Amino acid sequence: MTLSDVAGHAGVSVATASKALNGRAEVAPSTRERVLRAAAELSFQPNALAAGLISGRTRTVGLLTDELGGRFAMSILLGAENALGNGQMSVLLCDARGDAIRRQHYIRTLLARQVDGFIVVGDSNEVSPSLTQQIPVPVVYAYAESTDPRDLSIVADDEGGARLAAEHLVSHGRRRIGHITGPDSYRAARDRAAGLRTVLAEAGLSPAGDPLFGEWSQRWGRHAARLLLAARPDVDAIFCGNDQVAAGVADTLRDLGRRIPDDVAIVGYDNWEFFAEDCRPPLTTVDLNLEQLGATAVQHLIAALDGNAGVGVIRQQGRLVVRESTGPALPRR
Amino acid sequence: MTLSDVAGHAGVSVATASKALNGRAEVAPSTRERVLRAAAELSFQPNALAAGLISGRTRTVGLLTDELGGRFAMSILLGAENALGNGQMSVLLCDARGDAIRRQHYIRTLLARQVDGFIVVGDSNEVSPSLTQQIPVPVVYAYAESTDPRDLSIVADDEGGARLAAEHLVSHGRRRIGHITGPDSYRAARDRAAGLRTVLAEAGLSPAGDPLFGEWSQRWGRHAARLLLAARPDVDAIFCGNDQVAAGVADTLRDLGRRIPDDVAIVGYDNWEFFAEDCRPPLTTVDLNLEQLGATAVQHLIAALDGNAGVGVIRQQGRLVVRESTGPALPRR
DNA sequence: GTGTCCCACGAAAACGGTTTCGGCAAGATG
DNA sequence: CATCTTGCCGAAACCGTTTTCGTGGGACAC
Repeated sequence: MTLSDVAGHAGVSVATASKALNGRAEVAPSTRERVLRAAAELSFQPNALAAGLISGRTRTVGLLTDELGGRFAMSILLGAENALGNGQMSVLLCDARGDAIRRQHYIRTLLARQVDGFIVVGDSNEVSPSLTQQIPVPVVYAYAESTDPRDLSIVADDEGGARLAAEHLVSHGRRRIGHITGPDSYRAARDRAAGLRTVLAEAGLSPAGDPLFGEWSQRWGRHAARLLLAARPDVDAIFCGNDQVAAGVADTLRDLGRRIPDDVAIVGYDNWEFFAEDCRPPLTTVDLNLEQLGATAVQHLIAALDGNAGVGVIRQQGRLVVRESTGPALPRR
Repeated sequence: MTLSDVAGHAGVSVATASKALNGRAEVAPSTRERVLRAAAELSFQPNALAAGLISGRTRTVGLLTDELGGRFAMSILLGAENALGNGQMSVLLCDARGDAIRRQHYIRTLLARQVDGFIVVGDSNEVSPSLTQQIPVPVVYAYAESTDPRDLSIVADDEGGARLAAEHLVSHGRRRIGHITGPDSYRAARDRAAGLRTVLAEAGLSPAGDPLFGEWSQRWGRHAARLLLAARPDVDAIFCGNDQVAAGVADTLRDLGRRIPDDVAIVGYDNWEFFAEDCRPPLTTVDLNLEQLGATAVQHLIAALDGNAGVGVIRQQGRLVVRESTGPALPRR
């Protein structure tokens, strides 16, 4: 099932067969047709390896992740895989599991396989060490920001997403807005808090208490909601750092007899549909657009392969998904 | 950075360099050392493509999935990727998204890339059409059962997992056990119901009502729990078809003032930790061992590559994870 | 009829490795 | 000293494809 078989079957040389199959101009239409027919009859599979070996492009990229099992890598991978497939490229997947030795090993492996480029997927939108010096092919960082500003990083715009959420609450007449979120060791938590703060300042509102930093769990949401309600019983909206926290907050509000959204509106973050849609009531939340982020990373990688490498940090915008937990706008009082 | 560079630098022929780097016997230790040193100095990366091209093994397998975004594919992928990495192999990832045309396209692509074998990952442990005729290399089906009994399929043992759960409840003194689960169009739902039925029959118990088939959601769990409690107020345990349903059931029980596990014990299924651990109380549940399933698939694929192809259906056992929702054994009455 | 041009095609080189095979030298054996 | 064995090494073939370049012939103009 090699090219010479096809050539023999079609009565031409391998050179001609190669040109015919690759759509090059210097071959007569009748001959081309004969070759194509022969290839079809023999169900010939061109050997992409040899092709890549010669032309230098394997049409393969390595995707290096730290925590594939996490919540976010999956969606990015999905978007990237799709975008690559559309560009007739394939993805070699490697999960370093946060282990530097594994990462080194995988970088070597992927380079040995002659990948055309790398996508390094982070797990928390944080700053992460640049690997570019060790890698002689283009690299794009996704959901992570490389320490080296000469690298290209695509990150989620947490601050912008938080502004979407906050503006939604403010425009719906909420005035006393609390914030319950994850650990302040996470940049995502800090950025989201900052986005909220900015919007409140612009609207001339003061936040209902300091942001409550804790952990990214339903349990913390339940606990923190009690704290917040005790300190600020008049709170009329809670912006939560993610959907799990929001689900916990909703639990507590229900337990304490507050109606959602009538008394208190809730906004989550991440649009993790299992939580957001199944929450009581379904959560208004911010979608990170991670699939799009993966696709964007691929686009820029392909551009880099063509010699148009980008530089700096690109922020992928989020998208507000409105469900019932914020309800209609309150009447002006 | 090619082999001839290394050879030149070491003052030997490419042939000798090749043998030295590949650890073949017919090269003097001193020469080998010289070559290795040269390779290190030039930081030579052997070109795995050319190697594969010649020896016929690319040490790459294609992983074809239908629904990568789903709950289950991820874990299987994780286990498979890890097992392949340990065997110095890499995985090319393709997500057909349930589209037959995409699937065909990806099969062609993967074959063109000369993968050594395929792992076809299903999304629901169901029977799924055999692709083996179109694929001239070994294929293993994971979390799906091929229609062709001559293929090798690795599936989750849903009936066995349900037995684990049911035996746990029975041995803890529960006697009136209800079942709320997903659509009966899912084999997983039917198998799990069957496992429960078997155990109850063996223990001489009759089920608390017919299994309630619905959907795999928290919402359905909440609704069905009301139905079940209305029909069988004396129920003392509910085995749920998955953890989302269980979380919904727990919601309703709490709303109706039943204590978990004192009045009613709950067992879930899937060990989806976000739900199971964050539930009130944390859920006893059955872990599908999907990572192990992925690893098992890889093992069998590697065996098939060595000419020891297996046949038939292998059931991957589940594992009971005991948390608080089933509590200690009830005192005998 | 002759000269020119262009087009289709094929021979051959290249790519980066592995593998086969032959040769050479050193040591063992008679 | 002659012969045989053994161990190392390199020349060359090979893999399947692309690409370059040369060639032959047909078409067209004059």
